[in-house]
Amino acid sequence: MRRNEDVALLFDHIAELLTLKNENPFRIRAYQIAAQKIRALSDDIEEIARQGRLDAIPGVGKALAAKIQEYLETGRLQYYEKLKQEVPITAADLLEVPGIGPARAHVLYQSLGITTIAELLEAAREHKLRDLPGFGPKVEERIAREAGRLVQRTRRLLLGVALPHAEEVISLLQPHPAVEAIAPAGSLRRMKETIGDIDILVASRQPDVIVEAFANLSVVKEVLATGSTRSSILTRDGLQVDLRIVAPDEWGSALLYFTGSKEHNIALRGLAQDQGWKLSEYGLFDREGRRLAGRTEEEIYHALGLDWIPPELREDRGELEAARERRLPQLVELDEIRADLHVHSDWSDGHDSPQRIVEAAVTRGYEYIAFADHSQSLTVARGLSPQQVREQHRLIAHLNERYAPFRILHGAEVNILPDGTLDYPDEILELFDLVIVSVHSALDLPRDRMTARLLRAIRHPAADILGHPTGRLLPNRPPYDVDLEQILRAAADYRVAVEINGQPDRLDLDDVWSRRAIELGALVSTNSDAHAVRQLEHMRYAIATARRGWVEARHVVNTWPLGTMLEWLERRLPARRYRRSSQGIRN
DNA sequence: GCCGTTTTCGGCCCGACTGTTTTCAGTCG
Repeated sequence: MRRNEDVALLFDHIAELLTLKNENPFRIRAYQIAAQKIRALSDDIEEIARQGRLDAIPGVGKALAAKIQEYLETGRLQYYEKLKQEVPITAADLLEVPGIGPARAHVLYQSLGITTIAELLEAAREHKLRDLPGFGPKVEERIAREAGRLVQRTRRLLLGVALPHAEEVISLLQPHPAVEAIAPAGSLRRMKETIGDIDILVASRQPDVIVEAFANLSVVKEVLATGSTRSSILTRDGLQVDLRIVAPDEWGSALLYFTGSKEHNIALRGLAQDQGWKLSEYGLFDREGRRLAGRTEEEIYHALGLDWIPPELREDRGELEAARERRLPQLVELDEIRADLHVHSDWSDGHDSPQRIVEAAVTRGYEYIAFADHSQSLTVARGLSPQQVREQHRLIAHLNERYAPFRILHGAEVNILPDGTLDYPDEILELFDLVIVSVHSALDLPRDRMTARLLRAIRHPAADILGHPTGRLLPNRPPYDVDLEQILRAAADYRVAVEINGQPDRLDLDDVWSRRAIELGALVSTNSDAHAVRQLEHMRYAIATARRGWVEARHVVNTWPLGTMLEWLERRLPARRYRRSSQGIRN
């Protein structure tokens, strides 16, 4: 799996360099499409190359197949090396500046030798741009402004930050009598892990009234821009929200269009085109210009011979083919979740008492829960000593009497030590009903040692769930170096579930690896990793990530009824079965 | 550079907007 991403990245870079050379845009697109298709492959590209089937990959023809072959065999690509000498790869940054596309970037590099945003900013301020072909005073001014903003750019928002804000704005605007429909759009509706802009779409016959109402919402700090059917505001929390208003008749086509992804839309338009039809944000039209669909998304998908595709899947990663063949996944839903298996209490680094957490879990409609406080070596998080574990065990038995039939499982988030052993002796590990094994230290081990470390932990008979399997923290801490493919295979073999952790800065596994996990037959567990009652809410982000990974309820252990869960927990530790009968728990 | 019940050339997603132009190219979403 690892080289797939290398090849995809190589093609993305080639596309950027060709863009800067102002090459044929369709040739550039060919590289971009190939990169995307290679990313979406579930098979190892090296294996495909060995079988001589590279040109069977959609978007890869003879020329690209040869380039992939050369790159895989030699680790280099002559064509790319040559391109890099013609145009420095840093110049690709210029394309990020709004107002600069292929043509202007090319002119900037060719005539002024500009290759960085800093150089661009300087040149704009010295008025060196206005006389270039295709530029003028207005463009120069805009570039200076946008480049300046980019230099001190605010990062993309985490889904867990953007979504609550969007929902607040929507809840304020929704009751307005002129609003006929309202929904988030863009990457937010697709539930991507990070969001560029918060986009909200409204259907209304009175756009001017909506624009006015939007500007006067209580959360608005500043109106940034306004027009007849659109408006941008800055909220008191400093987030930008863009609103667009469309006619109710065009709601479906507009929602489809503004939800994206761009790649999904392009593919969809291709399907329309195959019929001689035309799809735009205004609707689906036949060759005489008659409107075939547009009021709802369902109408449009159906007219194109497709099942309606949930927004989380709209990335052109095979969802269109699946929709045509009526084999879209039945994506897991939040209300199918019966338990949260990863919750911290104030015994370790959580903020709330076990009682409060249990009551909140009952309120959320869960049937059971597992506490997963930290283990002894994680002193910064007040990890529990063996003595405390025994005390907690007694407390949980007591809570189970009090809250029956709600069931509290005594779990733990046990550190995987650098050598792959677990952070408690076996007699303590056997006390737990459920054990999450996680890495919290020595994150920079070399790949082979990190892989061996995780494999050893998975093989331990007490291990039930591999917690946040890659250790990444958005946006700054990358995943640790590990052969995840091998880890997921082992997890499938030992029936250890891999976690989809719902903390907004983790979402770990991510969508792509979640999909790979279920392809390999692994079970997953969606968890909040809550450190306070309020954060039980993070389950929704775990579910969103799972859905983006094509995960169905049958893959998710915490959709299971308690009885099934207990059977699974007993699979390698019969001691747990003994405990179930001694506590008089029935299914 | 890819692709093909409009197959080996001539297409390749669509429409709006802006500013630079003198009829339209470039950019964006």
